[in-house]
Amino acid sequence: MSKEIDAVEWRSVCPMCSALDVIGDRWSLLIVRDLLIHGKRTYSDFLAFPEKISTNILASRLDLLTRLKLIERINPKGNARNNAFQLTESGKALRTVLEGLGKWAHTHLRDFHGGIAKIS
Amino acid sequence: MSKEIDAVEWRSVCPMCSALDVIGDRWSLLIVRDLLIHGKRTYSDFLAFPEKISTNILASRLDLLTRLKLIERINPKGNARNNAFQLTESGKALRTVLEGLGKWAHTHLRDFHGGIAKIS
DNA sequence: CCGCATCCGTTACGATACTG
DNA sequence: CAGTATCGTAACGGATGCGG
Repeated sequence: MSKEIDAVEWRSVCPMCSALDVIGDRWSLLIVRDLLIHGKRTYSDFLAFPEKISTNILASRLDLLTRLKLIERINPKGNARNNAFQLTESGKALRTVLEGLGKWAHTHLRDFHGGIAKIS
Repeated sequence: MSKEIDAVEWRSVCPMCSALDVIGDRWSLLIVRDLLIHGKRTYSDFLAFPEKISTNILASRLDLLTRLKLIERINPKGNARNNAFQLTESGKALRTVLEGLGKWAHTHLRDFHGGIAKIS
């Protein structure tokens, strides 16, 4: 049976809010982060996150990010096995935002976080 | 009975991930957005969001953001009534991130969003 | 094995009613 | 006005199954 996942529901016309409608969750940007660092990643690469994403969440995020064209399969027609994902131009455009977030956390979350690491 | 809200649970030592542990949800950054624009806002100002945040979510976010020192009450010892919030330095430091997010959405989410508006 | 989908218990969210 | 209590719903998270 074909999976039918609903479209994103936009809460308002504010672009910032629309960004949060899409990537305002705890996992989507971590997937983008990994792709920014490594260029391409497979399903099992993502599963090896130190943050331990579960399989159903990963699958749904990959699907959503694909439909929004932030990521894409490297070999769209190929077999799913060992097929990797990479960022589209839209996904790559998140680099400065992600870097800004990381720097912000590194500077301003220090006092609340015992073992915060260097910026990766 | 006194409200006891747990601390943030940090998934990893990655700063970017820690940022998402804190503001990786659909509402926190919208509160920051409003404070960046208006300087200070009351509880009812936030409730007037076009995105329609509900009262319990708003209260819990304001509490969390306060404990993380991203926002603070203007008159900490005063009565709650008509008491407004403003950003701390940590909160203000999110401006560039927020602006980046807005620009990104405006550019890359156009095709998926019927009525996306100008950058506010 | 790898890439998911499914089941299921738990947690977060969201709408609404209510209190000081 | 500024929250809190309640409760139904949706999302999450872990375990497991299953096709290729």
